[in-house]
Amino acid sequence: MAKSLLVSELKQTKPFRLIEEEAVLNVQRAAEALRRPTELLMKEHGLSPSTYNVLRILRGAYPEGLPCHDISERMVSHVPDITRLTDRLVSKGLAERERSSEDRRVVLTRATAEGVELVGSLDAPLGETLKAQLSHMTRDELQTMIGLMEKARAPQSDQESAG
Amino acid sequence: MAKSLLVSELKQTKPFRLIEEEAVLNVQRAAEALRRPTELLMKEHGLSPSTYNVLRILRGAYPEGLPCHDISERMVSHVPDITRLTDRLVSKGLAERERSSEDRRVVLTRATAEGVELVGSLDAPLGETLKAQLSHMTRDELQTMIGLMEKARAPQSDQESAG
DNA sequence: TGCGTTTTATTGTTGCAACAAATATCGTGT
DNA sequence: ACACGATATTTGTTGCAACAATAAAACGCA
Repeated sequence: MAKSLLVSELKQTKPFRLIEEEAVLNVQRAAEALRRPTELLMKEHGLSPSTYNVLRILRGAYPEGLPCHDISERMVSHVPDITRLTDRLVSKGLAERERSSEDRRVVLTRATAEGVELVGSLDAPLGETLKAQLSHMTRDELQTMIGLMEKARAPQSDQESAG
Repeated sequence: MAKSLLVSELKQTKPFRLIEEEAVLNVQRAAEALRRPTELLMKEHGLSPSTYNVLRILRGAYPEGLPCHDISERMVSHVPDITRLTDRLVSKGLAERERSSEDRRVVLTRATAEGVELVGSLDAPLGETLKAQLSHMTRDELQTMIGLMEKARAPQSDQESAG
């Protein structure tokens, strides 16, 4: 078996003692590498990965709005501070807020037409970026990758109760 | 084929249009899930993932020190600001700095005995955490996972030149 | 020796993320 | 109506990350 890529990249003199460690670090590195190009694309349009994610979620509900809690649930990366995230969208005119009349505790955040348009204009370039990024991998490989990633994170809830 | 886990988790009503997107998001989510337990462990000892990573790199060179640039190269996640990262270690007494006599531009950062001891004390619990976290996966699956992650990030350099 | 270029590290600034505490509203039972 | 606990959001604070600008030293070369 060839020497692991990570071991060379990190200039380690010895292989990993635990394959689990090598696996986790590889996922971290891949996540970072895969995130970068998308992040740059978003940045060109004044969005961070988180704000883009929120805006996209809001498009899904458009023209209705969503409470903070629902937005939080749908985020790819869990962030506990939806208020300030949507603040930034509101200040850019990409979203607007309104207190619900049924339950005055909840605040509905709704994309503006401008917000929907912006996120729409990113669909195509984002798709191109993603496809180009993984163009060297077969459909089977991607499918396997997805399956393994799902499995890797699936039992996290067990972890909690065992701690 | 069963409905994708991510689609349910994100409460999406439609499947992903691009398998590449589903793959990238799954890697992001897995990375986050896998990072969490380790992060908590480090935090209990006053370390962030980054400062732990630096300390571990310094242990690899112990009792010698390393220049910032070398530390940066060996980091799992690339951070451009080694100075303030090592600052925190120095202020905790886990590392110390000294200007090189050969090249007075470079600053060697070296772990202290205390630093080496701390990182050593984390080896066992970290290993246990990692093993428990992935205990439901076979060695073959982990090996496949490693291979796919390496492949997924390998051609990132092509991306750059094509941009 | 002196000049310009490159390398190495540090600092300034800004913005974001994490966590905890506080505020407002709702539903329920009395 | 009132008190209580639960829920939804906001705010305060602290620390970290990203990026650009600066400073210091080395190197090459006339």
